Amino acid sequence: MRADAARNLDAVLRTGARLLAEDPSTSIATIATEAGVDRRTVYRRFATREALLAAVSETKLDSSERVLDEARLTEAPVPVALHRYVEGIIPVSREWPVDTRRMILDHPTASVRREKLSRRLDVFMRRAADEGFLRTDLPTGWARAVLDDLVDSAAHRFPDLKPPQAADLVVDTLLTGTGRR
Amino acid sequence: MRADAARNLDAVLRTGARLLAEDPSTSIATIATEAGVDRRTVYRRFATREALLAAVSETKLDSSERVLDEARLTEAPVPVALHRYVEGIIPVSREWPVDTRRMILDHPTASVRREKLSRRLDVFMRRAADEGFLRTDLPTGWARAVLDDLVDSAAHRFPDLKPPQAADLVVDTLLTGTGRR
DNA sequence: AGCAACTGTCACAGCAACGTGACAGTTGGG
DNA sequence: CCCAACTGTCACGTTGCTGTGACAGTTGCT
Repeated sequence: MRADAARNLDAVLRTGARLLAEDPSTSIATIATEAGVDRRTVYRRFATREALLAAVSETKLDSSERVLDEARLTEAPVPVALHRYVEGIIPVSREWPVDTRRMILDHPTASVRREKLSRRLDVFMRRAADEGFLRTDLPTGWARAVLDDLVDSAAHRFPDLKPPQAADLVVDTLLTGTGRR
Repeated sequence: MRADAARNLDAVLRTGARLLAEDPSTSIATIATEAGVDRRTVYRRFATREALLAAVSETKLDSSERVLDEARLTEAPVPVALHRYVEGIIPVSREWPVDTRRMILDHPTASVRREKLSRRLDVFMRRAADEGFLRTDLPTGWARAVLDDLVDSAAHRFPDLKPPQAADLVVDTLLTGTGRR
């Protein structure tokens, strides 16, 4: 692929992610224009609208997978892995603000990838519980749900927080809450 | 308004809220069919698609307002008001799962109502902080964001939790987190 | 410099949803 | 029971988005 083509492709994917996050029904034409590219160029790369959505999702999944790998969720000590995961996933969530769940409802391979990532986090949270870092009197999956929420809030409702500070905040809140003791 | 008309209107609003939450671009025809009503009937009540979205939002705002009133956020003791708010807002969030923020982006009056509700909660959270129930070393608005997230998760990711139990869980998590101490 | 890759543009057909008009038929409530 | 309110249906024009064909022009790369 030629350099300019790669640049355009990247612009389309990023712009698409941004606009589709704001409005999931954004037209291809709008995305193309905003990306500084003709509508036709998008269609040359992506046969259909679905293909574009899938490509955006897959790109986000690529980044997410890398973060999970580098966090070493199964080997590193729980607090270290947790902190590293959050610090890594927050920029990903900001660069690719789309909800991959809705985006690829009927796209088998991408959905499977998404599921696998989710499972890895579930396993990690179970390990955290087993090793005594989490309360055991809460519903299964609750801590995981809270983690997802905190990451999302830190990423998008507090866009000025740098990833390391955001990670501190998320981990601290997850473990000890926001109440004064 | 005749009784059957009221029933139909209610069905359209509720069905609309449900389908639009799943897919914000659901067509009027789909909503009508699913509500057991002809497409034309919807158009008789709502001049435009926007009007329907606005009506759904306003209905949700009505319920939310009632919950805020009954929680007595400015008078009742903080823990009582907080618990009562969460217990009341969870059924509302389940019955009207739409995101009013996205739904009424350019609808002045509804947006203003939404803002006012949000402010009331902000004020309450500030009181909670002033009275020593919340940590003061966290970014402004963080506890509020966490509260919103927890309510949302309890309402939709744990649909089997009864409102009182959900409220216990949310308040407990908000104040003391999910970590073992 | 020159080839291959890439892009912009005019044009077109198809489709799905929106919103409206008119009218006959049904249903609720006094 | 009967009027008024309400609904379903056939039909229609409009709009905006999707996806494609062909072709001339530009740009990266060797």
